[in-house]
Amino acid sequence: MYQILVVEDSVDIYEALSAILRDEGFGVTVADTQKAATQALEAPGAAFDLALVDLALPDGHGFSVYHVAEEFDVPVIFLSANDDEYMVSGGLDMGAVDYITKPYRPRVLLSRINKVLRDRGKLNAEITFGELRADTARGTVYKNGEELYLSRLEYKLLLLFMSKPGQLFTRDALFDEIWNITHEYITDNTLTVHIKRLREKIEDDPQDPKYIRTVRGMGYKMGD
Amino acid sequence: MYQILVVEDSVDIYEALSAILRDEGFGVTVADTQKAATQALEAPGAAFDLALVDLALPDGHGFSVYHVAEEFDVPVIFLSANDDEYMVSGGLDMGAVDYITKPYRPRVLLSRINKVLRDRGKLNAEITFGELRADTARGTVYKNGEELYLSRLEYKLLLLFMSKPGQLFTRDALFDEIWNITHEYITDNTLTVHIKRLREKIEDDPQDPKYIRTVRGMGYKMGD
DNA sequence: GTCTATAACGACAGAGTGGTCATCAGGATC
DNA sequence: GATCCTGATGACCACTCTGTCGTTATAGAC
Repeated sequence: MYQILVVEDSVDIYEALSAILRDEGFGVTVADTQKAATQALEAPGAAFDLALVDLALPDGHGFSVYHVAEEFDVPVIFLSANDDEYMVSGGLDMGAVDYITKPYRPRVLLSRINKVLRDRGKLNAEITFGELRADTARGTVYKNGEELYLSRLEYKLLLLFMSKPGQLFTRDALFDEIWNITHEYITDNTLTVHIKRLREKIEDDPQDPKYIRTVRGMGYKMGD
Repeated sequence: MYQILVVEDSVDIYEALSAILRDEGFGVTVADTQKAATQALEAPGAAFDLALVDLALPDGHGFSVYHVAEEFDVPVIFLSANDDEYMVSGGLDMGAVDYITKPYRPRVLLSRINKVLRDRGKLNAEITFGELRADTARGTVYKNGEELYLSRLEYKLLLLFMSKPGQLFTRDALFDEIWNITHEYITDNTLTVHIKRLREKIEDDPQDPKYIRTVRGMGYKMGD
């Protein structure tokens, strides 16, 4: 469940917002001052996926909350009654992921929130499939949280499969992608052997693979 | 230079847009119909970084241009006089990166464009530093376009340095990140040797490193 | 310039990696 | 069910990678 921090001082507004967000299945925390927002972000165990920040706060400018959120790698969407273009562009240039001016419609708000959450997944460069998780920013793959020790070639192979789950990769396609040469200078069986080795590291039962499936006469693919 | 495709039928508007964008240093191509837009996107050698698409086109709905742009991996910002919330949220849910309603102010438009271009770099998961380019989606590093053959450990080390250029990494920090254990079970010199080996692969002159700099008594960092 | 702590280097060994072969297993087709 | 073909397997070898040692070079302080 995604956790959203709402920083807004108007009771009417934050109650309306909370209702909308909770209805969508988000977890909501409300902070009505800049100070409360900072505390919420800094609280041990806090893990917000997004902060909605009103620019007009009783104890200061909402921009300053942004800097705290940034430290904790929490993306920020600014809310404001003020649609002055300098404010909007200032907020965006600062690094805010979006900027919504009041009055905002629930549907638009939710769309923008979902977009941020989608993108964030990509930004973090984490690809998951079943029990597997590839952290491409670190070049590490985990299975059930435990690091897998993959060789360079195995890592590339797996990343390719995970990046397009379900997509069929022909043998030739794999040769092109991994060895970036055409098939000729290398034995066909080499790929088969590497698939086998990769399976031994990632599959529960290499004889009955869940992840890398054989498509007889065609190639391989991730999942069904 | 970034290439932007403007899909807009009103002469007044696309001329104004072109002027604004060219002033900012963008390359601009204008298509005044959906058909022209498709042709532009499909043209051999075409490489647009962004498409600004008006929803109201003489030969059809702008949403359909989106699907063509998607094939070529070109992000889309929709433009529309219509700020009906269903249109906005429909466009965003579809996958458009943003949605701007007329009348738009140049400053806001440019901020949103810059944001898209910034994000796109991250989405592509390419980190560059000097002549080095890491394609984290493929797990490959290039120097001047030529692939470097890095070992698993060297890849991780380099990725770490490139992800935070200029940031100092102490020896302990590197041990934590790469070996994720604390320093004790491994010789201090091991890191030094790996740095040396990495330098031999990425530096023009390993004796006078441009990329991985030694900060005596402190650690290492990327660049100055 | 001398001294000292820190980093770099060359070399070594054991483990891991990558490519190949010969052989085996199991779908598919008849 | 016999046959054929594709993919899986185990074994092998050259080569690379990784951690360590002993030694040398060098920056910075005095």
